[in-house]
Amino acid sequence: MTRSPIWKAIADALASDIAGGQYPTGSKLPTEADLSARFGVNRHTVRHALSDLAAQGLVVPRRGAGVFVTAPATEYRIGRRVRFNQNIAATGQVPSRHLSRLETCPATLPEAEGLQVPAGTLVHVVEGLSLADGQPLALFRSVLPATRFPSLLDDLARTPSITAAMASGGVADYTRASTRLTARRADPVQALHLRLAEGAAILRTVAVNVDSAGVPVEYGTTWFAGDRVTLT
Amino acid sequence: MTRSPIWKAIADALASDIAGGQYPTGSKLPTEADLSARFGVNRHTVRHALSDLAAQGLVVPRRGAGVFVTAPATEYRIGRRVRFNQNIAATGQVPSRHLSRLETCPATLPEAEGLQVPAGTLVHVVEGLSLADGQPLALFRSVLPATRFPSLLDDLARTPSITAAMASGGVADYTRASTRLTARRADPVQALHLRLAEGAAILRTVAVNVDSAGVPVEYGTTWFAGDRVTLT
DNA sequence: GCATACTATACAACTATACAACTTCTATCG
DNA sequence: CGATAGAAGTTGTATAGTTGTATAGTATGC
Repeated sequence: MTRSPIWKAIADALASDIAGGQYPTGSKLPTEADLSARFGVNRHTVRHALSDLAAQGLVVPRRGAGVFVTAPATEYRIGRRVRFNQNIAATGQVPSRHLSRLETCPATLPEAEGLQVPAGTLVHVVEGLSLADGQPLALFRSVLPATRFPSLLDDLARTPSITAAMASGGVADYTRASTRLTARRADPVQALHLRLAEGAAILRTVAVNVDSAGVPVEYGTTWFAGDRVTLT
Repeated sequence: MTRSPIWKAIADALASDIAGGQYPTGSKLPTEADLSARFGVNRHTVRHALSDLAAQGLVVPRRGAGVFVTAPATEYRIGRRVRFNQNIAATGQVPSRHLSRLETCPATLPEAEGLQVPAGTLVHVVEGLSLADGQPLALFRSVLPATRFPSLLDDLARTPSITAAMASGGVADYTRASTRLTARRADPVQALHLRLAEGAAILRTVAVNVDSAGVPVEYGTTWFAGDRVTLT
């Protein structure tokens, strides 16, 4: 009679280790091979325990890298405000950003249409990850005309705030001219960045921001992790 | 097994970037290190994706230099009256030429046969590279009888057009008398010049051009980058 | 017999790190 | 001014480690 299967006992032991601070948030657990040696069981039994912890949201495995302790999942409310940092800070969370792509290249057709420039015009492409309390919240992709913001990439290399970089480019204020909102399924790369399961639901917003004269200055797309945010 | 491996998703993303014109033909992709940061994966995973693109013929890597986008297939007509510049210009691309060898030396046996002159007759040997929109398209080697075109090398030193040089030598018009077409694999030197992967497919044409009286005036060999042209 | 829990083995996919080979740029020297 | 040497940057290759998945086998209890 297996009232308490071995894998469940192992999962409980690891969970209490995590709760006790033995494995802090963000740290890597011992490898499956190490754990199977420590508990004297087969690797698959350890994997069963780990997948249970992953289902609880306590850990996140990354193939080839290891199993990592996650921050406790909380929901973030995103409101009407246009500025991401203000939005998060207003809820008492610590916002941060990580830029993964800074390039200047010809605009694609939809980008050119959104910015109302000829196709193939040089634009800055900025991609990155927005986090709240270190937890990935959203992927973003921002496209801006290169001629209007000559030093944008340099500015962004110093501080990853698009608003600040646009301000130093002479656009002190901008407003959202249009927004489209659709639900999608995460592709493998997005899932990797947002630490979601492949195919998980994500919310995509496509927005065009204009300066005070009504001229488009930014074509932005944002993908939110669907189960971590509530848009209001 | 994951339905869509990460490397495949990355390859697709880059391929669509190339197709969308974000990375134009001949341009250099971001470095593998940059791409691995952008996609949040290890460099080897990016390399896997890039090697997939290279197998498709979309990009060509050059050690120490970068990964370059290759030209889309350009159509090349082969007929009795073939002029390289006209052919390329007809497709809307800008033709250019680069000569790498201008010499006068005794004819080899096949050359002498092709030109119907005694073996060892002095001939001009012209070798070089043909480009379309700056992208290497073909290597060529042209052999012409020296006695018939005394000033050919001087003319070519000024303008790299064989047709023009032959015209100033008194041959206003010429037509193709025979063509042989074979498929080869690029050797390292050819691959370097044509910016192909070593061993890539190469189309070799061997042609004999004759003047209006039917006398052979040029024995030409051309090696086309197999995946950049479609011969019709 | 049959389902459950665990074991055993193998391979695929991705990560991490290091170094070799090659290109490109730059500064220095003559 | 030109040539050379060196540094920095980029792709190529090798090795080892880690998680993901598939298949098959062995007890055990019902």
